[in-house]
Amino acid sequence: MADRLPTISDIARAAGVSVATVSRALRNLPSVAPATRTRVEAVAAEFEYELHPQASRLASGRTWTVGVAAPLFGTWFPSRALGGINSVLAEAGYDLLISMMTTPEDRRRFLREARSFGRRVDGIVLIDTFVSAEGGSADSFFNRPVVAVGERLAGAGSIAIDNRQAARRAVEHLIELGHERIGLVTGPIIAELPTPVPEQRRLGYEDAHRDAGLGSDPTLAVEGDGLAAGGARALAKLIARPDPPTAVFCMTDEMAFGTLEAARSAGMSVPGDLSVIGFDDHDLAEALGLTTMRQAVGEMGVRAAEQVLALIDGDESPSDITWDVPLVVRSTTAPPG
Amino acid sequence: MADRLPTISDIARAAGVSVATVSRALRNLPSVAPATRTRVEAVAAEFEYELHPQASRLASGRTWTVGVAAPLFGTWFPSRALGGINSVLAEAGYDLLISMMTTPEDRRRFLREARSFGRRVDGIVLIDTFVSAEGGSADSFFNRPVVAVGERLAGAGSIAIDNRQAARRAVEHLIELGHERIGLVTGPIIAELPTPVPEQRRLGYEDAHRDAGLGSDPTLAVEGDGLAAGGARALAKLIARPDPPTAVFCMTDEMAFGTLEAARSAGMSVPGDLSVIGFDDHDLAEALGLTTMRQAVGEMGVRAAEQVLALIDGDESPSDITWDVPLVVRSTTAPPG
DNA sequence: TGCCCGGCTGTAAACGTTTACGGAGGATTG
DNA sequence: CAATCCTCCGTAAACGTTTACAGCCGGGCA
Repeated sequence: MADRLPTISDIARAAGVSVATVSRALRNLPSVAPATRTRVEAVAAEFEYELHPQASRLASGRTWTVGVAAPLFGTWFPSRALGGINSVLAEAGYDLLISMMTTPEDRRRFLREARSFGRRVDGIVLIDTFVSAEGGSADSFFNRPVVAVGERLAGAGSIAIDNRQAARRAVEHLIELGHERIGLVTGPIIAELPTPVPEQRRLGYEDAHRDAGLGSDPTLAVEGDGLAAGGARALAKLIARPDPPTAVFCMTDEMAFGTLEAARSAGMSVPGDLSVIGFDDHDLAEALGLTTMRQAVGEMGVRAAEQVLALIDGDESPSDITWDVPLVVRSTTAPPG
Repeated sequence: MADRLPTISDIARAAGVSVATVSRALRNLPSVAPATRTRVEAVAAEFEYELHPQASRLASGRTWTVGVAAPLFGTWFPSRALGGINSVLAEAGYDLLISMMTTPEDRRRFLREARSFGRRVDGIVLIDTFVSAEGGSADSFFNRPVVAVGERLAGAGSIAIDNRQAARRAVEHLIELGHERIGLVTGPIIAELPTPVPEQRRLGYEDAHRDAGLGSDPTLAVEGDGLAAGGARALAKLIARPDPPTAVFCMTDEMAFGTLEAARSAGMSVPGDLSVIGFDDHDLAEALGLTTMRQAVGEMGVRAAEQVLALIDGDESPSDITWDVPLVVRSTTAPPG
């Protein structure tokens, strides 16, 4: 006997019906008699029959797969988003195909092969991919429904935050506490990938100053590299000034972690000598007591996955969603000493 | 005109050859005349022809896909491993299908549907999945080549570290510095999933004490939850003792981060009043100056992917690899004050 | 009784590749 | 020159589903 896996015709033969009926019965289509359905199901169970995915996909044209593209899956943001996406897809019985872009070269390759990627999935979620800069609509790239998280994209749904507004709120918090000299630690949200995000957050920083009638000193803005080490270096520069700031807004939590560490090893107390606020609500922010702006990344992922499934089923059209970014006050901010 | 995508027969017709020849030419098989090959390639390029993946997979029986299963992709370890795996697979032209287990229920579902998962991939990488406890060999579960990272698994290749030996080395470092009362912060390496890892690391802790002729006081071992918050709580308990330890070994870096924070907010200086050593070399460990044991997760992922590809091609048999875990001394450990 | 309709099922043609097999024709060998 | 071999290519049968279409059968209705 062959230890070949059972096919649909094996089931059909054993159940005494045609393959068409087996196919219909097992997919719970109407127009199959209850008695027939139970018999087919019994035989299928006995044979431990399972659909051959590739055959089914070829015949039906559906892949039951959603593709997710993101830069640097090793980092916090995309990993968390992926978690949210996964939970929705698993529930809906979809497979999850990922394409990861770690280098600019990876990113070019992905865009070059976008159409090919589209052919193996029913829908696509793009995380912080910033393809809008490439011009053209999402459809023309992938030929599939697309939902972008982190940017607006023509022809696609999107889930994003208002970076400018959220940054303004962060700085307002410091101003409300009484700070007047506020450092800004800038940096890419994704290492080595230029995005419009830092500029938006910088504008929010300036908005808050202007609204409060404070002048903003451009030399208080220092470049970090987006990571903790950069945050530490940036703080070193700021406190070397004759007139160091009493508070610092870091564009990412990771940089804030470095800033905190650097402040402490320089003998400063936080928030006594220096207030620090971050942006993201990274996994470690709570344990380290970091005041920050919360990006509910997991939930954004969930919503993105739900939308892409709706787009696939064709019962929704692409929508742009702006996610709220609440201020989370912890123990790294206080009035100036 | 149909805006149907071109199929192989369109190419065949336009190039004046049979579909078989097109198929052979485009896959660079031998036994096609150079002139024919270039003509076919030219026509394919002109038509922007691309293989229909599902059709190809059905006919060939190869999916050109590797499946990766891991708990909690949002966390550091599996994300980094995935990065390494992805780089190898992208290079080799394989798709990456992921299955994520966030809850014990997810894990049961995955194991129940293991065979079905196996059918849609050519090979599988398991990250910290600990299926060995289920009994049975990897083959019998998935019916596909498997490489496990983080555990040994019958019938599969594996990439793992010697947790006991590495933990012993960590504690030896503290003992060499002169510490005699060393706290142990325990906890699962994956939240809520019981694994043999913590026990191994505990044994290493005890080994180091025994080798040094030190008695180990079991009350110096305090339960954390595997995360930063647990590390903070554990430290609070340790320093509340009449005879607090002068150094602490945390089973994970995340717990160590919490421990560091708790020590500082309790007014202790690190490493002046307390030495702390972690385990993992988490992304943030360097910036925070944490002394730790380095798990080169990305490289382990790379090796796992390489091995699974070799197993798929059948030109290697499963091997068990033990990865080295070097001590990385930074600034949280020093001789007792 | 004759007709129609609806529920159920089977037949067979897709879906777009890969590949076993065989054959034509030119080159090589004895 | 005949026999053999090799290179290249086409034919056609898979691969295992889904689905359009047609048909059968029994019941309701005029």
